[in-house]
Amino acid sequence: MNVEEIIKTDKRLPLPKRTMIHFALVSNKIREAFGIALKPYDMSEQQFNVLRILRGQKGNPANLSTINERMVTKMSNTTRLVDKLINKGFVDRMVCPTNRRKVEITITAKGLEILSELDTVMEKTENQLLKEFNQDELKELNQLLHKF
Amino acid sequence: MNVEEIIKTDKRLPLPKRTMIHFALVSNKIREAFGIALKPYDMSEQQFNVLRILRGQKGNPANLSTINERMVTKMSNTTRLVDKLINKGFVDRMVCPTNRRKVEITITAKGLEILSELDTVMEKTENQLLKEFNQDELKELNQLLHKF
DNA sequence: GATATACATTTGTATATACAATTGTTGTAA
DNA sequence: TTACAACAATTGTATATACAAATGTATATC
Repeated sequence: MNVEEIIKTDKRLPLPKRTMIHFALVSNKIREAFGIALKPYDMSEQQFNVLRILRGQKGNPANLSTINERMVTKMSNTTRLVDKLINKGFVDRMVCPTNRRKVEITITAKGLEILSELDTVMEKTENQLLKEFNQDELKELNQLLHKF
Repeated sequence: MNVEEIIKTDKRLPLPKRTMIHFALVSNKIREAFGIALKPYDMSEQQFNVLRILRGQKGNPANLSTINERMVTKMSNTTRLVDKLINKGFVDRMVCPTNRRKVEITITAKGLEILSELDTVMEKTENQLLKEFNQDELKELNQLLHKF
């Protein structure tokens, strides 16, 4: 991925600006790759993220606030995101009987099933994106990301 | 920025997955910071990007394809993006006299003016985001990003 | 026990973006 | 010259997301 080539500029970019642009380009590339991987399943990255969170609950139901606080990319509207997963039968929602302010959201068997398929697909995409990196470079990258 | 803390997980994430999540989190942070910086000017990152591209033309008009191919984040609809800039008086659009399929888009004096303000704001944001990095680390980061 | 406050979720609305279809224009080959 | 393919821009439409307001419920305070 060469910055100057992609944005068709011949200028020398100052290093901080170059870093920001570089970052945005890589970020777009990653999002695009995951988007394409998920598309055949009619699933967005956000929806996938919610399913993973619910599986991580290991049977315990989650409420919307919990889901939201664990999401990688926080959405302002988790209700509608969950709605879509319910429509597809991947998730169940129950109003909590003791506290009706809360809802209990759980992943269904069908949800777990699709998720295990998606895991494979996503991991493949991940490996493809990271194929030029060795273990040490990944560590180094994580250390640098930590500085943000 | 600590990954596990932010997404409230206590699991040990495998390094490639951790890298992807880390990346997404940083990317969100950056977008948010630029978004906030631009908000008082009622300007999106995309609109800002278009203005910068037009200034880079140094007086020469650009058409939509050119703008699109130089944008950091490609949009499927540059027409409407430019429309908004026209409404604000930052940009002019003229149908090209020699080839009526094309339009010529130029930045106005008012556009250049706001852009120079924005430059300051954006650079400040950039520096804030990168304040923990020294020159060598930035180079290192760029080298790693190059591997994507 | 009535009232106020905080909280969790839902709903409404505006804007952004992706994708597909359409319009208008040019260049080219029969 | 006409018919057609290629192209640039625009328009239409569906979906995604951000932000604000509304709804319903529980808890605290008097």
